[in-house]
Amino acid sequence: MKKRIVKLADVAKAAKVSQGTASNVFNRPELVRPEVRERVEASARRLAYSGPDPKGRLLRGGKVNAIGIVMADDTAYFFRDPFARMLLSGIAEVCDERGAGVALVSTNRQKDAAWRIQTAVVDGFIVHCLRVGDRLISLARKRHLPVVAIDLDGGTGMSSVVIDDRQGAYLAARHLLDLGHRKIGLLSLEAADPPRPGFVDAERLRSAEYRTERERAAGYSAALAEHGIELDQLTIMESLNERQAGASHARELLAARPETTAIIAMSDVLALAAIDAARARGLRVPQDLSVVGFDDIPDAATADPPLTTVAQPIVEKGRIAARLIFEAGPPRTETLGVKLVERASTARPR
Amino acid sequence: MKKRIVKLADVAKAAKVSQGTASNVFNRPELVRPEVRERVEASARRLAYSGPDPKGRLLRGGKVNAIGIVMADDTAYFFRDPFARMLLSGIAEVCDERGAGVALVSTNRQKDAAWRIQTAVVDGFIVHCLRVGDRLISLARKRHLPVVAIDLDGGTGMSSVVIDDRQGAYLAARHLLDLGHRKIGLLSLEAADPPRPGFVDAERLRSAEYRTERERAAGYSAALAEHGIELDQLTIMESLNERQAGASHARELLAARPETTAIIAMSDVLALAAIDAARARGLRVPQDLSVVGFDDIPDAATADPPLTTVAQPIVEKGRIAARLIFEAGPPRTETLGVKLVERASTARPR
DNA sequence: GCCCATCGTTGAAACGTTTCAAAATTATCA
DNA sequence: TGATAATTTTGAAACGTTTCAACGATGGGC
Repeated sequence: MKKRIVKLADVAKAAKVSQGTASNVFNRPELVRPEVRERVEASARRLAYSGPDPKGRLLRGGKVNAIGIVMADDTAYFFRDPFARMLLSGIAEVCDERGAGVALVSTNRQKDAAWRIQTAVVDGFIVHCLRVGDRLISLARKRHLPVVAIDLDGGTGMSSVVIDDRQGAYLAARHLLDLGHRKIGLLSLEAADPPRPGFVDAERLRSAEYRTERERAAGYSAALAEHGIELDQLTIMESLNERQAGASHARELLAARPETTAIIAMSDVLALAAIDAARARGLRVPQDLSVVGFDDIPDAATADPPLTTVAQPIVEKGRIAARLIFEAGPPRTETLGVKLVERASTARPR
Repeated sequence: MKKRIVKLADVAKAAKVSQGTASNVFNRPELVRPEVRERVEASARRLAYSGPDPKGRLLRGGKVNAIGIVMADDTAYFFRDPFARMLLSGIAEVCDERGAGVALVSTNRQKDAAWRIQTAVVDGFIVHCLRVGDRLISLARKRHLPVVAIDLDGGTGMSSVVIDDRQGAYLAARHLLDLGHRKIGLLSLEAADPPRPGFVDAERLRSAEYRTERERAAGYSAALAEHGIELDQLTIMESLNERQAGASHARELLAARPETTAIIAMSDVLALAAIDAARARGLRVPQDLSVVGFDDIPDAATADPPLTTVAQPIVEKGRIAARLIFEAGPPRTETLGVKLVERASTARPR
């Protein structure tokens, strides 16, 4: 019992019209005489025709009408991580406007990452990831589709949207220094592949594989320099960007350097984790420990205490990335500004 | 300057092999002699071939390797709503296991909803939505692809996953009644299309278009009956499932019925909104007003006060829906259990 | 040196649609 | 009524791949 699939040609034959006319019935009904149209529709119903199969249309027509979002994590990360969610909201907004769909392309498993990108049925890619970004981008570019990188310099000939990471880092560090902090811990995102969670030296940051970390290293250094301090004098801890992992690393940092009076976290998730860790050690924030974050996710404002952080326009970043895909003009890099939002997680050291 | 796209045939010709062999180089390299393979790869590089185009492969082969998630909202809702996010996490988890992609199909704009579903390039659909669920489901089923409905009875011949809404509603109502509440307000989700935000009568709920509301009406009635009360004696307010909208409706309810001592909300989002509204009126929760929610989203536990609510296994629901798509066995309906989680938003009336 | 098995390669046939120039039909006007 | 214009319909050519039966070459065993 092989089940034959009903195709447009069958419907056309049954209605005694050419395939071209049958096609028009479904796509430009106004072009075909009502009488004929009804005959074709009747045949379609009788044969239980599923409607023109997108697979066929696709091959002929070209546009899929969907863009793929590539991240170096499992698909659930798209919904779990607050930063990713805001980014995606921005992207989704613009896609809705343009009537385009969104496909989530996860590449957590190195082995089939390439396959996933090569076979994704999309008209373009937005790539956001620290880890292995270069690899994913070059994979995506091989498809000869528009590609936009977020927070990554994609290389020549492609668009990207980034924030002024250097300035953001500078602001965060200067804020703590101005308050009088000198014993500062740095809770860093992953700086290169493979990740090296745990204590790392300043050099790893300065020559980081990823733009974000490199730029921020420069920003921190600039602020520190104004006070005659070297980046190497900070205690630097690299961590996965998850609350649990961050908290455990922050605990380790505080245990190793109990004299620390302030922590600079490279993301709000890590900053909140640092607050968790402080609390676990019986430290009050900000009286005993100041914490400054990065991103300004929604939770930052409602956290206890509300987080002082470097705000970046995450949703807008998503919107711009999506527009860059659709506009398909000459490649360009958009750099978005950041600003320090002072809330209650920082204070003068005691 | 028309730019010709390099296709497999071009590569084959350049390497002086048949197209079949060229295809094998990319898909089953082990079948072709290393020497030939290299020649083909060299040609591909020289011509800047993008690799086999998924569009072509798709038409020939069949499987897209992605499933579509249909909701009756804008795409950003997938990332904004906590319930949707958990559901999606569950779905995403299973898709990752199976190496399948996820496509988001939003159908907020009625006019192109049909088009979106008809042209989505996917192997199956998971449909979750209250509004116009039937219409979307029938559209999806026309594609002759596997379709799984969530929280909807999809009709004969298709799978669906639901929770025991009746029991959940019963538990919520009985909890408040047992505490001694009699003046109860009901903050309801939309019961039919078109939505009718504002005060509605019990009949709208009992004969609701959507399964969820119908079932819950039965559950509330059962609990109330045990105390000799009719559903009609509650004040019922229908609202959009968003925090802002809910808060304003809850305020209206409390203003119209200041004697209210408890609110049953049909979702945690609405319950949190009710707490906002109570606070705005200077009422303390739970001393002056008890609030019970539904869903047990993560925020419920950390809210102030922590929310008493009916917990449903949202992530698991997503997982099961996804498995039903992939397993493609005979259609069946999975019903998941619920349980009451007592926290601090409910107490005896004063 | 011949026959067989094995391994690589070929060529052509799908896959299901849309598009577009040209042909056929119908309407319009003098 | 005939010529012309407008509207519908047709037929065939893409679109870019994978698959598979069949064919050729190579090497082993006798």
